[in-house]
Amino acid sequence: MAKITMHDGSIQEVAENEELYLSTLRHSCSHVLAQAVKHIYPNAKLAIGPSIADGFYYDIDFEEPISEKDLEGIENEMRKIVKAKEKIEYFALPREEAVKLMTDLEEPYKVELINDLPEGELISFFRQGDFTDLCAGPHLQNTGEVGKAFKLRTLAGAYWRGSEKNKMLTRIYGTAFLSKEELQEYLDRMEEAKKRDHRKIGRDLGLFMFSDYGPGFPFFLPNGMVLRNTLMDFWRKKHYANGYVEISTPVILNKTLWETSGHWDHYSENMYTTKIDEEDFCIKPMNCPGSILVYQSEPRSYKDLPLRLAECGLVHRHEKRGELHGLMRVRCFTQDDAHTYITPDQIQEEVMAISRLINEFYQVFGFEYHIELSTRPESSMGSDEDWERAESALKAAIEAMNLPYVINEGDGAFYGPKIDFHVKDCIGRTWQCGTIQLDFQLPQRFGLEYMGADGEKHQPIMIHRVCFGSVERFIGIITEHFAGAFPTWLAPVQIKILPVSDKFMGYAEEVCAAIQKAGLRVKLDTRSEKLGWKIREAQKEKVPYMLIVGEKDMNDKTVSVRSRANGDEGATSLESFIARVRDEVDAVINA
RNA sequence: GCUUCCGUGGCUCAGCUGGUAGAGCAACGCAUUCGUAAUGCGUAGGUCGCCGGUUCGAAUCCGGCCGGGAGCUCCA
Repeated sequence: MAKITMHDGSIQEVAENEELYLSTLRHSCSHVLAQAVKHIYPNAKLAIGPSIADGFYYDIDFEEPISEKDLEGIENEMRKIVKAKEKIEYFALPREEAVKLMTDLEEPYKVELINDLPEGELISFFRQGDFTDLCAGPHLQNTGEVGKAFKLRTLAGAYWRGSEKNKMLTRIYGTAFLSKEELQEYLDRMEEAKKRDHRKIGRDLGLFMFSDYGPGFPFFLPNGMVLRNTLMDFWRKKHYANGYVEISTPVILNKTLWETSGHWDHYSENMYTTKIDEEDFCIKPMNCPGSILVYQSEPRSYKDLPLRLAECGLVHRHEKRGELHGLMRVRCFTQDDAHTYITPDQIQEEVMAISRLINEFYQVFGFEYHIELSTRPESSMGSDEDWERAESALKAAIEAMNLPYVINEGDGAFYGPKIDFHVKDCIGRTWQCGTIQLDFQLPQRFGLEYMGADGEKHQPIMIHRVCFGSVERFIGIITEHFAGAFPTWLAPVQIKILPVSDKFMGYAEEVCAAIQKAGLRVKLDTRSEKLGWKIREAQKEKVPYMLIVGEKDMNDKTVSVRSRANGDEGATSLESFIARVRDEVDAVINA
């Protein structure tokens, strides 16, 4: 057991394997960091330094810019402080004295923090040697307990109190563990994540590229296109089977449409515009107005509802340069969108049907996921009653399905509340993909209506929803999830034929033709390389199956299978191999 | 957009304090005809992101722009 000092100065015993102990260690580490910084840069102004998921950081306002090279010096100073085993002491002061202390120490950010703390309570501080910091703890008993397994990792900018309007401070990130082994394990994991980076795999496997002529605008290469089309074929099949019809609407439409929809008021900063014959047009950032025009193209009856209009539409959004990131954040992407038009009493059933469809999608990729419900944001349109109605309808649907969820207050779209689906990839990161958004506003703005059974006109409710979210981003996510080793049904090349030598090229060609005829994606390695080399390359290309054909195979009319997963599997007849792979693929796409 | 770092042949990188560029892999050619993760030899390939400045001279120093990375903010 180890001792830690809590917010009120009390001492608590915790086991060293407890989460609380590790986070306390990291927190104390951030103070050692701050102390080291003050030793080297006495005029640096401290902001805040919490512990985080995998380490700690401290936001500091430096007079002179510092660079990553300076981290080494700071880290050395930290090690001195740890070695000194300074006692970490708790004390608390009334507000006025707390403000005076931090004013005397010339820490303006700390003064601001104190002034924002609730009235009446004593303000807690921790002191270690020559360093005193405003802090809620908890902390270790002395700086020696921080140990040796910490490392400063990187330098970054961060806004004071997280607001773009405030000054940017320098954030120093570090990570700390209980043992050097765990630290090394962590660093290795980081290295592994880097290897999975979809930008690297995308280039290595020829999936996609970017050009300086269009930052943030992705190009799909032949292999990436196979992946993408396979994904979309699957998507279409599922949607057609679930009562969706598909439409396609223009990328450029008159600005007045976007004024009616409200996008111009709420979203124009992100919209690309163009002039045609002196009139203003917008490049669509969303598909909904187009869908609405299709809805309006003919009179609708309650018998037509739910009307499910799907559109894999290419949208363009002007994202700020620094926000671009491979396929994960781009300036033009395809939403696997659908807008369903329903009567008010169909909300729950339709939301549940969509949730089931989304669930089906994620299971295919082996994604776990969780749900978040987002409520009315500050900048939004519509009446309180409509929002109230929409939010409770979504809640009712989630609860009826018994799905656990968390609520994000004020995180909804400007036209309505939403449910977001966050998938978890195989190294534990989560990504928002699917979303279901209820919308009373657009039907009202566009005056949508349907003829009810009562012979009266009624206003439909609109649901915006996606399964993949952005097709581009989803491809990025699955690329990292599978580390480029896509399951057979998705792999750009499913089978690669490797002749042992040129002498067997004729037979290899026969095998290749037969596989192609069976509708599988096959490639023949025609180079005069040694077998080991061909295998090495095919393995690097992450091809699920390699077929080695040599003299034995030619004589026996067999193929020698080497799978990505199991290695050498021995010889088998061509027919049975084809049947096996066909079954494997069909199991997914015909499910 | 903000902070910071970076930009050398297709890829990964070397090039110290300024004297007009190198390596490995890939590519191409020749030889090799090979049974489960690297056969040998050879050839070609770069106005060192772009523009301007300092200098007798710049990949190297300075400024601007473009592009990229890590964060922040924003977000699918």
